[in-house]
Amino acid sequence: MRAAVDLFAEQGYEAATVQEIAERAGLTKTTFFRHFSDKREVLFAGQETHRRILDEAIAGAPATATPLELVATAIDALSATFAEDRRELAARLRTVIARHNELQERAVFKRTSLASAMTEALQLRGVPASTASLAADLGVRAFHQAFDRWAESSDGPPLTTLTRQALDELRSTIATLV
Amino acid sequence: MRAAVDLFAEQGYEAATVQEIAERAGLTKTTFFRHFSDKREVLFAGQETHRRILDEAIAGAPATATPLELVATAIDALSATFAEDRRELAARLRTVIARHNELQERAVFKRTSLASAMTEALQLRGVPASTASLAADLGVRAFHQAFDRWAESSDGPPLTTLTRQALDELRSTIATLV
DNA sequence: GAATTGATGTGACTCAGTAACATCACGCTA
DNA sequence: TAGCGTGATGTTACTGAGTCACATCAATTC
Repeated sequence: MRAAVDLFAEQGYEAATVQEIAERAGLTKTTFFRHFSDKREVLFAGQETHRRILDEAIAGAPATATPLELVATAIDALSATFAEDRRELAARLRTVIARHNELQERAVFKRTSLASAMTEALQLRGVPASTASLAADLGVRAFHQAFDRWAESSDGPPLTTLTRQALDELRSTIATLV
Repeated sequence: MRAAVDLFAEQGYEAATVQEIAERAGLTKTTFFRHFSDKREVLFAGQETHRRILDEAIAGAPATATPLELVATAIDALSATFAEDRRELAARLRTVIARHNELQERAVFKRTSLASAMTEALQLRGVPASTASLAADLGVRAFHQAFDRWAESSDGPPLTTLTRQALDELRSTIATLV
């Protein structure tokens, strides 16, 4: 993955071939595709882990929690897995993705998948489908916003702080909307 | 596009080659790619038109409109462009997309693009960025939900009715969330 | 020390997507 | 009417993503 981010940053996404990426990592094209289902996926691996974290956090939350509290717990748990030493890589990743439509497409899709996962988990906790889906979307949106801010500056507050902030902001924005 | 939908429905998305699609339409592969930037795009063309409709509706709404009213106007205008005779094709399209991840990915991306377009248009009307983005998302979500219902049954209410319903439902769901 | 297993390499293949050049149908003008 | 330009299409050849069958190799196990 580091090889890919570097090459994409140097030459652009299209110009870098899978073979080059694999070679820089000391492997071959075939092995690359054994680990990543396609060229873009190398930047987005680990999705199943995120899904599981969200799932478990929601399943394990206190019975009295409201939907938004469940969501807050979930993205809190997810944020906690991003240690400070991943910040720089995250920033480079963000830059590369921002430059290429195909990568943004995958990024958006991954976000949607996370939202679906949360929606399901919320429904298992008895939250009605429409509420669950909206709450999940808000959560993913908050996380994404916070993640961006986190990656942007190398010495700002930790991700968990930003995530909670973002969710609070969203909550108050919503209030002005209705 | 009809050739593509048919072939995808018959053989699945991966199994149908671009050459086959083009041939069924009485053309060649090269010509296909002159009209659609890639294989998936054949199912999603017309996006720029939708974008323009949303833009114009928002720009042309009365000065007193609230953000959600602006959004309602926009998706109303968009819905009005879907005549009843497109219902059946829409339904087949939906089925094909539902069966293939790659197509869902593109679909999600297109939805996000529409949301961005609306967000920009709302900001031009003075709506603050965070509010605009949330409102736009709600609009796209309402439209998508309505579109699904519309395509599902061949003799239900027209799309515009469903769109307005969906947006109303969303609004009340939000209220329960805060 | 042979057998098993999992990860990797090799080579050949299909198909998406690009590019250069040729052709054809058309409307316009001399 | 002949000739010209233009836009859409066809032809051919190419690159690179992604798949597949088969070979290799190292570590583990019995």
